[in-house]
Amino acid sequence: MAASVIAPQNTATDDDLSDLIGYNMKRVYSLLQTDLVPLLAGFKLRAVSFSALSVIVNAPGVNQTQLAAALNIERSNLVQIIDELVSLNLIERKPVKGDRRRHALMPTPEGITTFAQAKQAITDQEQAFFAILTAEDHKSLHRILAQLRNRP
Amino acid sequence: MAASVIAPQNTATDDDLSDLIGYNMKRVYSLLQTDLVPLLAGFKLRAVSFSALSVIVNAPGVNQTQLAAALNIERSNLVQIIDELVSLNLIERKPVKGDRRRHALMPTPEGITTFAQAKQAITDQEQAFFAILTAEDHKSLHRILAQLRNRP
DNA sequence: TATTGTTATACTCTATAACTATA
DNA sequence: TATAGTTATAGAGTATAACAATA
Repeated sequence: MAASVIAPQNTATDDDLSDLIGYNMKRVYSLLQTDLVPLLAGFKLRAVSFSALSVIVNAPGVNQTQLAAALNIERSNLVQIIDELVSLNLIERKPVKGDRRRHALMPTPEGITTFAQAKQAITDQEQAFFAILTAEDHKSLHRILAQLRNRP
Repeated sequence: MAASVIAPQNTATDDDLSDLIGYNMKRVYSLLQTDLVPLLAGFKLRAVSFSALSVIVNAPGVNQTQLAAALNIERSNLVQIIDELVSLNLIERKPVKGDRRRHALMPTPEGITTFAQAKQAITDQEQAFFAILTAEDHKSLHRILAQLRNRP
């Protein structure tokens, strides 16, 4: 059959993909990222460095292997993230008693306050983002995602 | 103050980050991707090429600018995706009547059946993934994500 | 031998600018 | 002048392998 000439299509949507939860989640996550990236940039942080700072503030003395496991990222990729946080004076690498291979990652006072401020800012931004939901749907979304993320 | 030696921390979690819906969503989406990528690889597809195929099957004759807008991706990045689908014989670039700049993207018969099979496989996989939820929570998650993704 | 942190590297995804051909 | 498709390229993000120091 020879190549035919086609009349132009004037509508195109991704409606069929909306049947898939994963696709909807991708699009929503992308919207969230669009807000989050400039917010964290105001603290000179990226999403991944904010996450690392969170773990370090909540578990002072954690080492890089533990941190990589908690965040589900590669140890090798963590090196640069830790370097960033150190150069921002938000954390320090300290020697560990009894094992000279490890670094104990300790938040600085500035790291503790910066983390608190950034987390509050993200929380406020999420409140605004999810304000189109009913209070019940907002809570349900949080609960359901937490349940899925902690699946056995 | 001199650098002190720190006792090792034996626990480290991301519990504090679980307060944030965005972080939970990232982790859940990552789990979904882990399942999706090998599934689509069985069809020689990536997530983005599957998405493009979906729009083309549902709007035959769509051009690349329309498709990029529907998927929220750059036209420039779409070129390779279209090339992939063409080389898999799932779609064709056809001339458009009245505008020689545009390509009408048409699914082949193989493209139509491959899309149907891939979509069914993803749907089945999502059913399994979300089976730990109650039927009501499963529906709520879908509805809430669709609502957020279509926000004004 | 195994573990910790590190380096180097490659691969994917995405964003931007500039080009061509057509309108 | 503007639009559609394309090319080239650069920047993230991420994954893998291999290494030195230490256990």
